Amino acid sequence: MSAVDQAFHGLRRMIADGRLVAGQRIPPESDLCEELGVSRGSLREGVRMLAALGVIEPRHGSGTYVSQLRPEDIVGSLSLTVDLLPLTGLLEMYEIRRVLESHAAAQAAARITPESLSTIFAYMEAMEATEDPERVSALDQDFHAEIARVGGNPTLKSFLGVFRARSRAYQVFTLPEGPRIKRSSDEDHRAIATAIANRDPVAAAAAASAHVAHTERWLHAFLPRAPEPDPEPPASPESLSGA
Amino acid sequence: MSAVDQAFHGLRRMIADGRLVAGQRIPPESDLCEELGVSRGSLREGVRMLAALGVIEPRHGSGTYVSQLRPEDIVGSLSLTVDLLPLTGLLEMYEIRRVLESHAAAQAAARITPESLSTIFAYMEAMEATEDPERVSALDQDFHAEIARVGGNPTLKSFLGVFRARSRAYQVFTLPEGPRIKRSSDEDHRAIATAIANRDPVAAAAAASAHVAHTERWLHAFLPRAPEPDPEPPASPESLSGA
DNA sequence: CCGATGAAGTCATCTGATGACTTGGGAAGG
DNA sequence: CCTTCCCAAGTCATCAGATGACTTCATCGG
Repeated sequence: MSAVDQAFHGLRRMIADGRLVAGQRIPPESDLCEELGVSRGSLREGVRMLAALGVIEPRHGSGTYVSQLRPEDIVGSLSLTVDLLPLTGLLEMYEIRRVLESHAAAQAAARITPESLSTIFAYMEAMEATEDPERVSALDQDFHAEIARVGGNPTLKSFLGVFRARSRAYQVFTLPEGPRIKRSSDEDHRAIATAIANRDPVAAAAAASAHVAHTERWLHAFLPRAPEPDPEPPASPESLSGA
Repeated sequence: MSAVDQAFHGLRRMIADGRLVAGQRIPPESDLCEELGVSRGSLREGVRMLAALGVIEPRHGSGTYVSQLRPEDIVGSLSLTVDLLPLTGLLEMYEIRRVLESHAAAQAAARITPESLSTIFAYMEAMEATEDPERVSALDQDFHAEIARVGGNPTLKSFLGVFRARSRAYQVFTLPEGPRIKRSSDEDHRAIATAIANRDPVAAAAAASAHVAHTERWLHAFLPRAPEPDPEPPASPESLSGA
């Protein structure tokens, strides 16, 4: 076992065993070096690894603290890596996104409040009223984030946010078919919002699933040379019957 | 921006921009230090951060290489952190697990081959025939992994594997109600396997969803003091109709 | 042709020193 | 007594230098 691994797993063990709890300041570097039997350099590399994973947070001048270990934060650390996936890899994750976005929409339909509903409609109508790609992107983010929030699972909201952040980078609205895509996207959003307003989880799930499938198809335009393959039909078995 | 951040984001940028591609060896430490304007120590900390996230892989004596950037590997890096979540946080993720396990089972039902089917039944029957917690855990892992494999999405398989690895740590079969839980689990597995054998995605999804919900309930026994709250009905809207 | 050897390249680790930042207590003033 | 300011201790951040360990590959001898 390398020195860095010793430091990494040693610290990880301390947290797993409950010796260090969420929010607590961990012992200073010099103490940990002695206990774990590694030099400061190796210890710091191990600390950085845990920090990259969102488990601990060094604060200059103050100390290093165990994070709150909230699942939404842990999932959020994926945003640093999802951006690096090749597009083909990203599209492989879209099957997962489709299922989860669908679920979140269904949950939102079941739990929607009047306040959230008007917020959602406001975002949607603002989106319909503009063509500025930048603004559309921002509103799209707000629209879906609010739906995910209403869905009630912060971890799921965070997870879906990671996907959208990556997808936004592609700026599909600047494609030649941009305007057509924009109209189609607007229709999808209205279908989702309407289903939620009707408190119809099944319709909401179906609309969200279709929306993601559309996005997936548009992103194929950015693939090097792949004229819309269709290995994964947008309407999968359980989506057909269940969403 | 700190020196470590400079190193981390500098390297990340090189990969995002395509200057470093999957599988490629990155320049030696000394070159990168000069280019990024940081010392070796800081550079190495940045490298370790990317390594923890599964983006690059240092090899002693040979060099540091960009990983294959497969989404299943990236998702797999979550296994290092999911183990550290408090049980309450883990249970929050179970809503996600339930939806995805359900989806994987449905996909498996649609795509099952005779060979995989007999493998799945073999695992199931072996599980039914033993009471050894260790062996049951291993077979449970194999059973679900094979279903996820047949589902056809490696990323989803990896993601579900992360959850199961954590859940196994709890050894529910050693509880006082262990034998009862074991029988219930056996029944769940048979329901899933039968639905897949019948090529019935809807039934498979429903059975898988129920199975995860059961696991969720059993894990509540390990909570400090929470007598089975039920904020999230096992049969959520779209699960009822859609799965 | 093949295996052993050695040198070069690269990462791994340790040590020591200095700088930057945060924190908390104490002194000064109100 | 309370508030404000300041400083000293504690802690992380960074750099520089040196040595060790491991891999790789070309070279040499059989």
